[in-house]
Order: sequence, then structure tokens, then C-alpha cells
Amino acid sequence: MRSRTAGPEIKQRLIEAAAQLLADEGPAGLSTRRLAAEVGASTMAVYTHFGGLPELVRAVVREGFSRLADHLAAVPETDDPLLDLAALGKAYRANALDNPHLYAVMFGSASLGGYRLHDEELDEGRDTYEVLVAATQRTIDAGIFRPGDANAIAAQLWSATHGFVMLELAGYFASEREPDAVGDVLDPMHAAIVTALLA
Amino acid sequence: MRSRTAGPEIKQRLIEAAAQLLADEGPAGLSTRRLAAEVGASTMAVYTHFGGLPELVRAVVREGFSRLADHLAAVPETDDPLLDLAALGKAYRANALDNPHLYAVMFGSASLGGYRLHDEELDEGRDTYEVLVAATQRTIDAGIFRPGDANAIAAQLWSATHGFVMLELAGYFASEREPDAVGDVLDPMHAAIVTALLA
DNA sequence: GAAGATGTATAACGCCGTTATGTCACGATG
DNA sequence: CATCGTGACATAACGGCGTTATACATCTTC
Repeated sequence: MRSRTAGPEIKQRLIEAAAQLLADEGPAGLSTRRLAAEVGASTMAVYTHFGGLPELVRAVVREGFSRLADHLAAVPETDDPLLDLAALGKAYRANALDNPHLYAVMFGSASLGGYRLHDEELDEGRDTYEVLVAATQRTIDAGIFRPGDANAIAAQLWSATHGFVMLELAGYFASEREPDAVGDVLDPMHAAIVTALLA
Repeated sequence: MRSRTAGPEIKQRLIEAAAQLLADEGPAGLSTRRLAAEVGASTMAVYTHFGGLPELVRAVVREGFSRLADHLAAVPETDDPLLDLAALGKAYRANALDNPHLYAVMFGSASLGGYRLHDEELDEGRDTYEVLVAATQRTIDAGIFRPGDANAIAAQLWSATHGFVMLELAGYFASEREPDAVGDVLDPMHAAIVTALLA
């Protein structure tokens, strides 16, 4: 067992190299030949281990959701669920800003290598956002939010934050006309949605 | 002047063919060779008239923003600015749902043919959203919203609606757990933001 | 009519994803 | 221990891509 042991690890190395390539050079830099050179193998590695480039990208997306879930799970749970919700939003934005290309692929705005979102990834995304649903439920249980569908409420918060981050990444808030997008747009928007839900 | 007269019109025909191809087959279906076959010319047409595929895509994006601006401008201006704002949101969503691929290219950091958003397109997008700013300003002037920065308020509404539409297009609200995404998510979210701004 | 400019088609270059083919190391089987 | 089958591997090829070089046809201008 010499190069045999490399078997299990080369799959992960391909995923990591793809994520790195995506982060460094964007979607255009990701190719089977480039990946093969990066991990010191032939392009066949992509096909034996994944079946094709789209499947590899799918694995990268799942890795991205996993990373996002870790970021959100790392947000400490305090005795003020409202502050926790705000912290989750900040963590969500920070993660997106740290991995802009991956974020774009995860949410389908980039069509990388014929890749399209599958139910599997959608479930993964939904699972990730269960953290947000849980925090919302806690806020309801604490009597801060009036009783309601935590799922729908979380979807509101997710939509608003997601939309802001997407526009921010696209560059729409980079103008000199918007010196403080977070303070003037994101925070008030979040506060408005939260306020409307108070008991 | 026989095929010469086709000169001025072939540029527009290329843009329209590209938009159609994008709508029909998605980003993967857009190629210089495919376009050339579609309009009955060689691939060189793309280069003589645009300089390359990215520039052609940019023209398509500008067309998309123009189409969006038309949709928004078509929303009638009533004596209730609040209803107008809601109608603008509906028009925005309807336009995105009608042209999902184009919408993704317009707002995504999508990697279509190496295309990246330029300041020019950002300005075009900002111009389009001036319609939303104007409606917001009218609401303030009518004494319905308390005085404030119409730009920042419009950005909130835009972010929220945009985020919802993006997640909807990605398929996150297609689950059986979300039977009425618009009624449970979009409308309450919009109402919350609006309510927080009332005088 | 000659000269330059402009749009075009053809063909080629270097990429790309993917696949067919042959090879070689390994685990299982006798 | 010998054999076989399996699976990962490298190589090479195929078709398609964006792009560019080149040559040709046409229009404009003098």
C-alpha cells in the first residue's frame, strides 16, 4: 500500500483544491486539467472519484454549506435570542464575504461547469438554515416574538439578509452614495422585521 | 448596399438571439458558434460588433436592465404610494420569474463567458432602481413615511425583495413545507419594513 | 479608377470536458 | 503460492469552445 493509501485522501484533496481554486481565481479557474495538475494526478481522477466535474462541484458546494453551518453553529447562544438572531445574520454575511465565489455557486447565481442545484444541495441548504429556525423558535418560546410559524419567520430574515449580501457582493453598495450600507440598510431592515414580530 | 444594410441590424439581432438562447437553454447554451448559426453569420460577427463574448453578454445585461426598468415604469402611479411600493415589488418579482437566467446573469457574479459586472452595468442597475427610490420619496413627501433617506429605505426594500426572489429561483421555497412563500414570507417581510418606516 | 477602411468567412491555435483504451497494483479465491 | 478480477491510473483522442490570423469582398473617399 503505497499509492493505494492515497486513494481515500485524493478525493478530499480534489475538493479542497477545487475550493481553493474557486476562491483564488473564481469559477473560470476551475478545470479538470488544472485540478489534476494541482493534486499531481491526471484528469481521470475527477471521473473515477466523482463521475465528472459537476459532481465534484456539488461536493464543493456541500463543503461550502457545511462550512456555513459551522460558522452559524459557532455563534454563541446567549440569554437574549434577539441578539442571537442578529449575530447569526452577521455570521452569515461574514461567511459570504469570506467566500464570495463559493457563495455564488452555492446559491445558483453562477453556472459553473453545467452545475445546477439538486434537491440534495437544497436540503443541505435548508438544514443549514435550521439553525436560524431554531433561534427563531427560541425567541418565540421566550415570549419575545408572538406565536407564529418559526419557519416562515426565519425565511423572512434569511431572504432579507441574503438579498443584502448578494447586492453587496455584486457591488451595488460600493458607491460613495452608500457610505454605510450595513448601518443604513442591513441593520434597520433586520430591526424592522424583528420589531414587527414582537409579542 | 445589399448585405451592408444588415450591418446595423445584425448587432441587435445578435443581442436578441443571445437573450433568447439564454432564456431557452440557460448560460451553457450561449456560445459564439451557436449565435453565429442562429443569425446566419460567422463567429467573427461577435468580434467585429462587440469585441468578444463578454462584451456581448454585457450588452444583453444592459438590455435586461432596460427591460426591468420598463416593467417597473409600467407600474401605474396611484394616490397611495404604499400600494405603489408593493406593486413595484410584485413587478420586480414577476420580471425575475419571467427571465430567470437573464436575472441570474444580471445580479450574479455569474461566470458567463468570463463576464464580470462593470461599473457601467452597476450604474444601469442603480438607475433602474431609481424608480424605487422615487416611489419611496413620494411616500415620504406624502407624510406616510417619516422623513429619512429615501435611498437607504429603497435599498432595504430592494434587498429584501431581491433576496426572496433569489432564494425562490434557487428552489428553496419549492418545498411542501412552504406552501405559500409569497403570503408567508414576502408579504409579511415587506409589510414589516414598511411599517417600521411609518410616520 | 485607385486607395483605404470595414465587415466577413475560413482556418487555425490552445484550451476545455469527456471518453476509450491499455496498464498496473492490489484483494480475493483456489 | 498462483490466478483472477477489480478498480484506480495515465495516455491519447474527440468534439466543442473562445479567440485570433489571414485573406477576400465590399463600400467609401478622393
